[in-house]
Amino acid sequence: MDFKLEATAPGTDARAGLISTDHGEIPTPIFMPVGTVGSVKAVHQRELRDDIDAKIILGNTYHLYLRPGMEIMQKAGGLHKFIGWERPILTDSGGFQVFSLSSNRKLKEEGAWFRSHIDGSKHLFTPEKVVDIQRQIGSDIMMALDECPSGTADYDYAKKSLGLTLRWLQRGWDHFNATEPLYGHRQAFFPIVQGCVYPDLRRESAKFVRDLGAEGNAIGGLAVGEPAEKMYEMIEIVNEILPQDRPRYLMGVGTPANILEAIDRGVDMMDCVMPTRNGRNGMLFTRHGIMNMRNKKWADDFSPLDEGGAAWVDEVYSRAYVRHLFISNEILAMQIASVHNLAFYLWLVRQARAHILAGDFKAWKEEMIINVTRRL
RNA sequence: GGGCGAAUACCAGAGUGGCCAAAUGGGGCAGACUGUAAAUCUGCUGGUUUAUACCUUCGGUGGUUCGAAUCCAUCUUCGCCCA
Repeated sequence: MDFKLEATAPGTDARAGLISTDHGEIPTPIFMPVGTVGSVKAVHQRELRDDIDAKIILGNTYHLYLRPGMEIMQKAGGLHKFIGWERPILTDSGGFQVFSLSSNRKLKEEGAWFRSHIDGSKHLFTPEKVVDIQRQIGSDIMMALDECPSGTADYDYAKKSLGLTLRWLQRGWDHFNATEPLYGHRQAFFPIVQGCVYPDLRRESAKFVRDLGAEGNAIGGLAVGEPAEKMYEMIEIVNEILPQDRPRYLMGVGTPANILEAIDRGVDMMDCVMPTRNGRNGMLFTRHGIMNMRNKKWADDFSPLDEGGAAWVDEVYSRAYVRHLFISNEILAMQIASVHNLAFYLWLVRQARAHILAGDFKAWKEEMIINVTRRL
């Protein structure tokens, strides 16, 4: 993987760059749709490629390891071939599941013990094993195993947790360097900055991550219950330390406004389930604001879903029809909403990139944030 | 013409003397969702309201009772059966 920094917007830390992988190039800043189990829910690969123009998507180590399992994954020749996706893939390590499945796991120095949410069976995820699994998956970018504490964790817990994460990062990094890709294409390994909302822990963590010297670096443990302002503050602190010449990936973020603020602070890559999950639940993000498609106000609004929007579904389907589909619990509602939201998110980062290159990102961002946070 | 059964909130449907403004499901209205155990979850859904409060309500009317959606009489409507 290579990264070329192309421009920084005046008055901000916003950057435009280009990541190159063996599965293609990724202009940054970029938003990455989440496809946890090898599927961006409700979206065909063709829509993802041609309509949404996703440059890279996510998969998840924990989920793919449990099902279909690594035997099938290797027989398939890796995740790209298995799911029919030729562009880059990034896999999360299962670190987030340490957080989201906290009632089903136990943390030890050696790693994280999970009880499968599918059948209750026990599994141990170590920093090394998670690298091995991601070798078997064949993702272009693999993530280190970390502990992602809640945004409300107290200082003592955060400090202790960070200690464990740093030891895990070192082990994961060492194991990554001691192993080889299985399918003939290059793989990168991103360590993850933690430290909750505590500046000194974030700095310590960022320095440790910087000194590993990986091809890219991630910021984790944000948007997990802390106020958005705290998140922005932590991003600023961390990005002062993380190297300029490597991409920075803010994990799991976020709303359109979060994304613009993160880009403004020097973040290059982001992912979030929000466009797909909230889309399936009836929420549409647009350039003009947020629409809850179940609301009655759309019942007789026969205007296009989002006139002039980034997706073909925006012109073809009316608001009244999409509301009807949601109220009727039709699968098509979720498909339309997912395509729309993802197309909007990708449009948003393309616009951000264009304005960074044009030099007027700051003004554009301020105006766009007002627009995208409005409730329609 | 005779017999039997049924009528409950927007719909369906429990309840068969007090703990009933009335279960449950659907529908309706709104909210939540941030490295996906999520096509999920939460709240509200007779009125006035701060309310564990009061008022109105279970086909109509009239009774019995301290007290009725629940018991009795009668009427209306619907369904089924027999002629």
